[in-house]
Amino acid sequence: MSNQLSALSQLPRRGVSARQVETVERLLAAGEVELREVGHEAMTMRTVAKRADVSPATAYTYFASKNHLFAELFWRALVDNPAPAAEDSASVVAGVQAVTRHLSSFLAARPEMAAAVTGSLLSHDPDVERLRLRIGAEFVSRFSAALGPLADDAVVDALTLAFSGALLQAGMGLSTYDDLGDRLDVVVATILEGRA
Amino acid sequence: MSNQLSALSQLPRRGVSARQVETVERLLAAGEVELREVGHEAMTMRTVAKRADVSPATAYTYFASKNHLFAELFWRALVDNPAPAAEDSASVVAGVQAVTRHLSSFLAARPEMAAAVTGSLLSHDPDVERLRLRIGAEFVSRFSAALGPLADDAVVDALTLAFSGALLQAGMGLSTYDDLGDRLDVVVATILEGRA
DNA sequence: TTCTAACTTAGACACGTGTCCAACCAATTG
DNA sequence: CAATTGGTTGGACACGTGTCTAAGTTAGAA
Repeated sequence: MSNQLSALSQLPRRGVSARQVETVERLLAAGEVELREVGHEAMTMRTVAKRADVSPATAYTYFASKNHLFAELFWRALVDNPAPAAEDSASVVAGVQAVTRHLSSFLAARPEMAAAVTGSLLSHDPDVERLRLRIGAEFVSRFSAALGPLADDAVVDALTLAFSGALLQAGMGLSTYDDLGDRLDVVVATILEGRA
Repeated sequence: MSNQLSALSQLPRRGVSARQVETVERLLAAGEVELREVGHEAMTMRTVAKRADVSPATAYTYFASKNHLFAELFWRALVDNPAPAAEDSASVVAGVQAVTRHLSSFLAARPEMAAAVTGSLLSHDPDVERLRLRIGAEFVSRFSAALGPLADDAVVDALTLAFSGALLQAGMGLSTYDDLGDRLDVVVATILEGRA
């Protein structure tokens, strides 16, 4: 597990040929479709490779594991969907809620991917590790930005934990991804109460 | 996956012979040891069965999956470690913190089991499902009890999500299980601020 | 056009999960 | 003591993961 190049994701990368980029792109696209169509339970690396018209061996050249592929897919989707601008919100609370709402509907729009990544982030693969850190940092940064000068460590931490918890609970099926928005609105208000 | 008796865990159960109980107990004990000694990555159902002096086939008679075994193990450990009595705390905040501290050290005392269960709770096995609901309810009930009359839905929800998030983050390795106690103290205080 | 370095591939492998079933004990029960 | 019932077992099976290697391909350089 994990030793190939696989430093994708900061893709303009020395030593990666156009052909390789093409291959990786095809794999990612295939993974996304597969995830949507058959779900992460049924999807296999072999299926993805086939859909991308690539051999399984090649797929494993670029992705150290299924979890790595999931994480990469999620990371890309996440950066493709940046948070709404903080200035557009009437209050700090509303701004943070805009972030959680945005993330919630982001997840709700791709429940299979969300479920897949939640599990995969628990993997101890070094390739997953890197992405996990980036993803975590991205959440923190969105909350910090929305909080602006109010971005107290404790508050950011509380929000991050609550959001992680929401992700976990939805992954477990205790909440639907669609319910996350409303639920987090209340939680955000509760956490920020008397502060904004 | 999943169709056997396996309604363990409410064990005084009609139709389960003493011999079966003995078998299950041995499997659970073996699972606990195995988890502690080799970790959930390396542990296999076969190893557990061997350690319990039972055939793999028998192990699968009582546990529908590895995840089911993990969940059952965690559930039992959890109920064996009830929350500290609410009356022993000076304030509501302190009471809730006592609960999170207690849970944190509970997890820290068995990090491998904690990591294992976090992953396994994401499984869609019906056998896991039941345990997941029970475990979730147990957390909620501990927080509600500590909050007493202050047990507002939003607050309980915020606490539960934050705790789930802590579990997830520790499972990911973003936090150590040992850090959870301190981290949650701050988060609890933040959530309850101006309320207690 | 031919050489060469980079990329891809088939296919086999070791290993874990979870399923199945016929054979096989072991304790009752008659 | 002999049936019968209920629990256990070996062993094979289908399937997925991830690894490896020797043999293709493909482009671009000479």
